[in-house]
Amino acid sequence: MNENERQVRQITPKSEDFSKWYLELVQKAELADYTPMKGMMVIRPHGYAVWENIQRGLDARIKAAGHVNAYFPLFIPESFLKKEAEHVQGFSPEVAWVTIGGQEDLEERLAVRPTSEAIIGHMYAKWIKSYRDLPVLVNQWANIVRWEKVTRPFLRTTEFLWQEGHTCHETAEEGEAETLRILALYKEFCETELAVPVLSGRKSLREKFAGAQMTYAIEALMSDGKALQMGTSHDLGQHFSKAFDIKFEDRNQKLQYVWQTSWGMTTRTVGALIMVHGDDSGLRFPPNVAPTQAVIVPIPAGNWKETVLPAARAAEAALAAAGVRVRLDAREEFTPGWKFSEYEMRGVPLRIEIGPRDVKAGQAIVVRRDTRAKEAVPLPALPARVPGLLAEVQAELFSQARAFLEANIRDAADYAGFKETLENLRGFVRAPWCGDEACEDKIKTETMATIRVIPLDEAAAQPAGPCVRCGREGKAVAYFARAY
RNA sequence: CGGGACGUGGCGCAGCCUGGUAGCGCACAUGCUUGGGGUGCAUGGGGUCGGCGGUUCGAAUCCGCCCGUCCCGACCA
Repeated sequence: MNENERQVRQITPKSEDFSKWYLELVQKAELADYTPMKGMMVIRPHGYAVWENIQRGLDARIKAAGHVNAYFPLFIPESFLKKEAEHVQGFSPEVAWVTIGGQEDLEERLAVRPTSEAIIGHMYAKWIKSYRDLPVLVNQWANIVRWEKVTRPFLRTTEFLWQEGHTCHETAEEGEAETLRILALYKEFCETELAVPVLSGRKSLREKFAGAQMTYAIEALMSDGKALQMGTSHDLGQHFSKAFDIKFEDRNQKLQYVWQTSWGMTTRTVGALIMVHGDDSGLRFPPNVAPTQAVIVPIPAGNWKETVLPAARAAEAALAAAGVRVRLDAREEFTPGWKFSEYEMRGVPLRIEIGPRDVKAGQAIVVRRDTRAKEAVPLPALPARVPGLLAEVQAELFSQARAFLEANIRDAADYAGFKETLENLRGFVRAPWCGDEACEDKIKTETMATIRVIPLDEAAAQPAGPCVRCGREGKAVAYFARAY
């Protein structure tokens, strides 16, 4: 195969150039495309279908946990954004502003929301009067704009889609419990639906959300060894309620500020799916969020339109009735071999081949995308067998990703080993930390690694020795990694 | 935002150094053929060379500015 053929027919191998592989895959699998505006991408139908499936699974969980959806404005008056000092300081470098409406200059410029705490805080102050109004458990699905300097499809774009939850509670304890409940929800969602295992814990103060009292996060490991934040949950304490004057009369008839949380997951998770599960042949979508779960490829030979095609149509109908997202590709302009490669690249979990030989034998050949294992399944048994196979693929992808994560969590014996591991092996390095931000900064400068999470579990967070950087007393165990 | 590279039909590239108005492979269209791992053959359509300006009789080619993309950093979901 010459260079030209290679470039047309397949993507750059993952092991050869991970970054190039990722970017090519995003385009060739038609997940997203660039636009004339810097850093702004189109999420194409195939990519958006994944996001819709993510939304469906996440939205169901958020609602099951008692939340309701609402929608707040795209614009936020500058004065609102400025009310919480740390918040505005953290976000101002990346806010886009509207200064003109129609022909007229605005008296006050409007921020295109980089996050919605400010506008939502303002409205909550209006709505909340009594402890009887609490808790407020609201979520919104929205688009966000952050004027990033460096962008990459799905992982960092100027505009992105997310859900942001904003809750208010009577007590600090309730607020903290909500923050942790969402953190656990995110972890369960990622692992169950995305088949992406995550580490969860709290962030260091350096890494926390601008305006939060404490930030918690889940972190996944991409197959190039870099970490990616999959979701965050913030305990806002009373920072915003004091800034926006969100007060309620408590059970003792005293005025108090509410305790708040906010939390979000974004379209970045689509990027994680690509980077965690993809291989040299392309995407490998977990069945639970795959736009198409099974594709039927008829083998056109002889009088296939009278034999194979009806069998394929019947299989399609039976699988659809069984709740499988199935597609029959009976196009004649592409050969079976071409379709095999195409659907592998696009990440379809199962391929179902039906040819003249199969029709005679009353069966179909089912091929798994994850293992490429082939299995002959009697045609009438497809609706029963395919869901089971999809579940197996889902489980296998998670199992592979978890094995990779576990194999790439290492303990550092000393600082030399710490640097060595981050430089050559990547992954997470678990090490005792003194808790000093100066130490954290030095580590970042020297190794490009940041603290991704500090485990919440008491035992897991117990440092085994002195700080890996300064040798002073270890106050916590932290997971360090280079991150996206 | 710093350091580096790149921008030529949809994709991947050649041409640029040594100016003379574009070429290859794939994709696309039509026909036949083939079909269980990107079938084979034939015919055909499509670009004015990222944008703007300059030098020149003449610019894809030389010069300047701008825009965009990628890589390595700083910042961030």
